[in-house]
This record gives sequence, structure tokens and C-alpha cells, in this order.
Amino acid sequence: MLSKREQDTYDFIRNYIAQHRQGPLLDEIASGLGIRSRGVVHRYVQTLAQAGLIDLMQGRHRGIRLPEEEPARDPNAPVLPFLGKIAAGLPIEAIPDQEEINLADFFLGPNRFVLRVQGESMIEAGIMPGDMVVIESSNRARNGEIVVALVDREEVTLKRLKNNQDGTVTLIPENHQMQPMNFSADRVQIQGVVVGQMRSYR
Amino acid sequence: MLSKREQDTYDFIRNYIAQHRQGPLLDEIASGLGIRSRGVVHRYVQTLAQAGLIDLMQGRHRGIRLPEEEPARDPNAPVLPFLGKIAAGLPIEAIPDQEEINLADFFLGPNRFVLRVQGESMIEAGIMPGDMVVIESSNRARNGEIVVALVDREEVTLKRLKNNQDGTVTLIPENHQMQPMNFSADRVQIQGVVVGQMRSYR
DNA sequence: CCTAATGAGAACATATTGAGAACTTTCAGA
DNA sequence: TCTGAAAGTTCTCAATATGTTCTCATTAGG
Repeated sequence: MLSKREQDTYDFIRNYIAQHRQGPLLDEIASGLGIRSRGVVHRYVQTLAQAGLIDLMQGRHRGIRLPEEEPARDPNAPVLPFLGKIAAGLPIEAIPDQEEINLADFFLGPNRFVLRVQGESMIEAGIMPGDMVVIESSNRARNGEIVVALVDREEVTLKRLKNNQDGTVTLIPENHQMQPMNFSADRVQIQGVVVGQMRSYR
Repeated sequence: MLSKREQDTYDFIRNYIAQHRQGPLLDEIASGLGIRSRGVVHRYVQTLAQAGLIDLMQGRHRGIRLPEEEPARDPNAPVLPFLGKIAAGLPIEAIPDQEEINLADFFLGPNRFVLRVQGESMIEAGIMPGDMVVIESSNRARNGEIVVALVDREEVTLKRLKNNQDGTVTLIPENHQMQPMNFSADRVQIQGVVVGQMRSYR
């Protein structure tokens, strides 16, 4: 069983490696934990190594590694380390079973494509102008889903869908400055459903 | 695992070959890295060769090469067809010049990781609770960037950054119900910069 | 009082990095 | 082809950064 500071050390190391893809220096751990003595950190690190929680490359600078987990893995898989939740009042949690986000799993699928969003009609749903939305082709959708709708075979828009009892369809923009619009069902053709959204800064 | 200078050397070589279509001289590497001794560079180059990261043509001038890479195109590349903008007046199918969006290009990069967002502090920037944000580790950021900030070594938050003239730092939530907060610079530690954001419906 | 957990810091060992001399090989030009 | 400068190779020496091993102190709790 780890003591509190041993646990802190372990958490720090996992976090550091997830972020930097290499082991931390003892001094970096020390500074991260508010410890002034390298020797103290070394003691914790030794304990963790004996518990099998980390692997050490004796003597090497940045010689701390995490033990192998899964067998092999596609080195080209589009993955990013997943650190956890960002929560007010807490340092970034060190998730014990660290995961990875596989972008392919996250977004890819049959009959999907990407559109760039123009206009602010879905801004309150967190879909901003310039964002990319991942659409899955489909000619029907459930209530409440965000859809790409073709109205009167002329105008394509991104709206939240509501199928009404009376056979009409309401397209609801997520923007208080715009009004929901009602159409008879035959005027609206669903072209796809939004299944993802992404945005790149920089 | 490469040491820092070994990594620097490798980066330099890759860059050089990309630019000049031929290997660099040891002296060019040395000068590029601010090293005065050819022998030192030679030592690094030998290490890289043993690690299989480069191929050497023994003794030859400019005898550094990069190993063969994968042939043409990764059939498993995480790509989605990119149809274009949602444009009024056109059915989606009508857009002719179809491209592809490569998720790896879009999001992957060194020192990046993913966090799940909790709370509504950035909601007006289109970052909703439950979204994933892609963070690039960095301990500094430019004005106006959205950062992961650690305040008083205790609290981690996602806010827009403003460095003030007087040395203080303002963390601005994108939510009118919340107030910007001022801190002396030494209380705020930047942990990373938001470089991407993604969301999955379904 | 005793022990476990924690921290400081000195002293030492080793890894990493750099300088530069001397030697060998390559390569372009006479 | 021959030759000399340029470039690669092999050393040794050194400085600094980092890991390792200690001893000692402090604190909390039983």
C-alpha cells in the first residue's frame, strides 16, 4: 500500500509521461510535489519500482518508464493520451487506468463525411462558424438530433430536428436570435445526422 | 530512449534532409546545434544509427540517410471525405472538388493530450461540458489563447489567457455569468494550450 | 516513549554533454 | 592518376547535470 506521498509521486509520474512522452527528472518531480530534496524523491521512486508500478533504467537521466501494458499496438494509430477530466478545485486527475483516445474510433464510421459550418445558427449548441461537423448520411433522424436538412430542394441547413404529431417538421436553430421554422414533411429532406464535431485552434 | 541532444540531432537531420534532399555534414549539424566539436556530433550520429533511426554510409561525405518509410499511402489513415461548406442554395451532393480530412493531421502532434471538460466556463467559446479538448503541453502561452491553468498549485481551470502590462495575469471565462479573475503571475502556472476540441454525439 | 512517514541536505557515482587533437578516408580538381 | 583539402573516425580530457546513498530532523499518532 502506498503512502500519501508515494501516491502523489506515482500520479505525478503518470501525468508527466502522458504529457511529455518521457520520464521526468527527479528534480522535476521534487519541484512538482513541493519537495526540495532529490534524495527524498529518489526514495519514493525506489518504492514505486519495487512495487512494480514503474520501471527504472538504473542511473539514466529520465530513466523512469511505465511498465508495458497491452501487447503490441499499431504505432501509427491516431491516438492521443487521455488524461481525464478537468475539474474546478482539483489538479488534473491522474487517471489510474490511463486510456487513450483513438480518433478513428471517435469519429470514423461508414457513410460519414465532414462539412465546414457556416453561420451561427447552432452557436448555442457549441457549434461555431468554421467548425467541422461529422455527418452520417441518412434520410431519417430521431427527434432532437442535429441534422443536415435540405428544404424545398434548395437550401441546406444545420438545425435541430423535431418531428411533430401532425406530420409537420420543425427545424430549430440553437440561437435565440433566430426562430424555429415549421415545414410540411414533404418540403424537408434529411441528408444526414451530426455525429461529431471538431475544431482546430492554431 | 534518446537524450535531449540526441533528439536535437535527429530533429536537425530530418529537417535538413527535408530541405536539402541530402544528408548534412557533421560540421553543419554541429553548427546548427551550437556545438564546436565534430567528434561530439559523430558520437550522437552513431547513437542514432544504432537505434535504427538513420542509415549511415560509412565514411562517405554526407553519408546520412533516412530509412525507407512506408510506401505511398496508409490505407488505414484516419480520413473522412470533406464535402465542403454548408452553403445555402446547394444540395450537398453538388459540391464537386471533394477532399479528405485527415484526423491525424488535424489533431495529432508532439506533447499533446486530451482532457474532458467539466463545467460551463468556456461555453460561449463553443466548448461545452463533456467536450474533449486537445492540449499541447507548454508552460507559456500567448495572449488570447485558451489555456489549462493551475492556480496556486491547487486548482486547474480552462480559461482564456490575458497577460497584463503590470505583470499580473487575467483568466477570462467565456461565460457571462462568470467573472474574469486577476492573479499575480506567480500564482498562475500554465500547463498547456488548447489546440483542438472535439465532441461526439451518439 | 516508540515507530512510520516525511523532508533536508551532504557526499559520492554515473550519465550526458562538450572540446579538441590526431588519424583515416573520401572526393574534386589538376 | 595523383594530390591535398575536406570530411569522417577515434581518441582523451573535462565540466556539469542527474541519479544514488547516506545521515539526521521533524511530526503525527498509538
